[in-house]
Amino acid sequence: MRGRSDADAEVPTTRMPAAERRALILDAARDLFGRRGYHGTTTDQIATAAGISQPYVVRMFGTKEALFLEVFADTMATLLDEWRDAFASLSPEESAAHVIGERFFDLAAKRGLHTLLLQGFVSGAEAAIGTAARDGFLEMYRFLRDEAGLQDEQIQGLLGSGMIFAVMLAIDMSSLFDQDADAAALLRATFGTRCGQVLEIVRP
Amino acid sequence: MRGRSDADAEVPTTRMPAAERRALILDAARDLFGRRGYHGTTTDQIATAAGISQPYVVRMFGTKEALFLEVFADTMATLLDEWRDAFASLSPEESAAHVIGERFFDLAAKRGLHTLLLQGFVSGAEAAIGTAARDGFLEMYRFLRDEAGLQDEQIQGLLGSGMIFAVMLAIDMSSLFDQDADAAALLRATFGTRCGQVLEIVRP
DNA sequence: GTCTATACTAGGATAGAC
DNA sequence: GTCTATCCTAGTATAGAC
Repeated sequence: MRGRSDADAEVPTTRMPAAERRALILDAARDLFGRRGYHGTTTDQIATAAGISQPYVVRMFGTKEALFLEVFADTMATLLDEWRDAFASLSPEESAAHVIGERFFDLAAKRGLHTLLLQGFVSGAEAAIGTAARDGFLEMYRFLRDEAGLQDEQIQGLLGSGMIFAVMLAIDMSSLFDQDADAAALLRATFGTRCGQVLEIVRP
Repeated sequence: MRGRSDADAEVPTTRMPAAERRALILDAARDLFGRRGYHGTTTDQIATAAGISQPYVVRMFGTKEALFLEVFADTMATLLDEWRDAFASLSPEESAAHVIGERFFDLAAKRGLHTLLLQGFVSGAEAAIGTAARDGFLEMYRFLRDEAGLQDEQIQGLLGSGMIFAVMLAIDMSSLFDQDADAAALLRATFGTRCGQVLEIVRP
């Protein structure tokens, strides 16, 4: 036993380096913004999730909007990194479109990624977010077209199933999986062979 | 000339039958909710757009949520009606999937339809909206599968391009059409042969 | 690095008049 | 059928202490 009582062990408010705290906030923010959207999420919810006080969140990022923009940029960067990685480690007998699509689904493990991007897209009415959303979408498009060398049809297919995937997560269709046969069929069609895995990740 | 001064002509606050006013509010709400989302839209903005006072909006629908739910149900019903109509008037040499897809794009004329539905989908964290969103999505799926007799692949294709379409509207990608060649290419790929038409509708 | 206290505004909803 | 006045809560942001 050291000098402090063991109650200290789980005291939530621990001091930590700014960078680490920042990452914690960004994580919480991605999850919450992803679920409730930009306007539907409060800085206080994020603060609580990150284990700090509301003013400190604002202090670190300036404004809620700035925080959202950082989360969005961050998340888009993660997606593109993953895609680049998937494409780079492509074996000759695999199709680029397929591998990129699979990697997109795998990212369900990164909670909130898909829905956060979607929330960014539908918050385009906020001027700054709109700009980021258009830029981000164009980045995805350019990657698929120029770096991965896909045809427009493949791109549409990829983006399309990605969007459906994100919407399924956003509306929590998985919650109906074993109560509604149509929902199950739809989920199987959307998630494909990955259905089992995705359900496990999504329904804790 | 009748008894009243001609200034009356454009007085915004005219008495009108409840049903008519209701329709006016629903229209304004669809447009605004579609652009700014459920949380991002105020009952006051809707009231102003509909030419009445904020309390009266609440009076008519009870709560903002009830209003949103009504708009969502309404909009989903419109879509399904249009799809049924398109499918019913299908000529033998046309593909059902194609005609249904085209009808979906044509609905751009009904301002806010696509984005409103999308906003409903991403607001699934609100319990009541989530339920409506899942139900609505399943209705679409059942129509396409059971009534229109489409295969899962066709359904995914249709829903996918529909989602991309909606996202393009939500992020206002059209605003970059003649400033950014990539944006233009992306829009052409998304809107297909309808590109010109859609742009005219979307950019006033 | 992080908190408490607090200022201030926005926004949904209610009461009651006309 | 529609308004004005108003209540009340929630939520972002700031000031300043520790």
